[in-house]
Amino acid sequence: MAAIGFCAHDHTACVAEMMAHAEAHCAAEGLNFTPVRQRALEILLREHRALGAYDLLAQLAEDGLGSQPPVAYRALDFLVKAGLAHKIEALNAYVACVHSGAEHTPAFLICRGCRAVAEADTALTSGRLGEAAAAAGFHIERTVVEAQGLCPACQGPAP
Amino acid sequence: MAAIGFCAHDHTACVAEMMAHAEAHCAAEGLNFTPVRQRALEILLREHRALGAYDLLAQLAEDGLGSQPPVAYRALDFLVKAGLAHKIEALNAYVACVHSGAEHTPAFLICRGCRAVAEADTALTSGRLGEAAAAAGFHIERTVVEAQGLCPACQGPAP
DNA sequence: ACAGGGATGTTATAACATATCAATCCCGAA
DNA sequence: TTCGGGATTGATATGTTATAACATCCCTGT
Ligand SMILES: [Zn+2]
Ligand SMILES: [Zn+2]
Ligand SMILES: [Zn+2]
Ligand SMILES: [Zn+2]
Repeated sequence: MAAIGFCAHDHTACVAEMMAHAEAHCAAEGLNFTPVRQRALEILLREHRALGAYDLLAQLAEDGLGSQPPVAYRALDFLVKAGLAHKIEALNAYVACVHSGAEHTPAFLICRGCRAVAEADTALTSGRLGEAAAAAGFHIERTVVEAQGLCPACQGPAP
Repeated sequence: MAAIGFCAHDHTACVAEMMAHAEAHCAAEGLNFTPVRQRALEILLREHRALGAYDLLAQLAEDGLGSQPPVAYRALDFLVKAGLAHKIEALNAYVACVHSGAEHTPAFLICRGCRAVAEADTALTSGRLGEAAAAAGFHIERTVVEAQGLCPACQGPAP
């Protein structure tokens, strides 16, 4: 399981690889991976952290790529629908996906200190909850699994 | 597992019982279960549905119990901290707890049709995710597990 | 009476998100 | 070429959710 975001890694390569995957994915799906959308994904990828829509917007604005909220929300909407990013409901914030467009139902470990986000998969978790849902006749379409706490880096310094 | 909220039940008794439990719980814990807080819980209990803070506020206002946002948020804050209600992060809304103050980590089944909410327990789910967290050195403090979909009642009528 | 704490009243504002319409661009059909 | 439709972006305004800050009230112990 990937604890990317908490582990040190060659992040420049990490970003480049993710961007390449994203580009390929969009090409394959016939999606229009425009400059604003590319930049938005780059910004999210740059940090393995949850970014608010307005944080993203501020960074886009620095590049002259829009300054009104809809710009950010439209880009995020595209990325989320394309499976290139996820919304962290508990923070009303967004994070780049580390599984490059593959179909999956993510689970997150979210640090309340630095907002770093690690993405795992919920197959089993969702199966568990799935039993309960089936018993109730409930049809699950989407699951949100978010664990909040402290990452290794934030456990030492700040008590 | 309780699929209360999706099953028919004697709801008047259900509310009365929950209110009694809440009162007892607050008394035992030395918590100040004031009229506004009682009314807020009653309003949440009346429906086994997620209510927005401003929906709650509107209903409180009808009873002359406050008309500014902080009134609702303070009541909700109290109820959540006391374990008498939960926040549904995926909806930015709130629901009464059906486990009357007992220590627990809830998981929810949320209908996108009628916003009905069923509350289950997540012990195993959390254990699963717990392994991943442990492997990453992540310390979990709180988990959000929310499955969205359609409840039995909303599956028939609306295709 | 007085101080301190908890609860509430009130005003203002921050933070997150969407509706709506105009302008632009691209591409294929006529 | 010219036209029209679809997708994207620009811009304005507004809606929704949440909190900061400070005043007031009430109770309680000294
Ligand atoms: Zn990286
Ligand atoms: Zn951290
Ligand atoms: Zn009931
Ligand atoms: Zn329903």
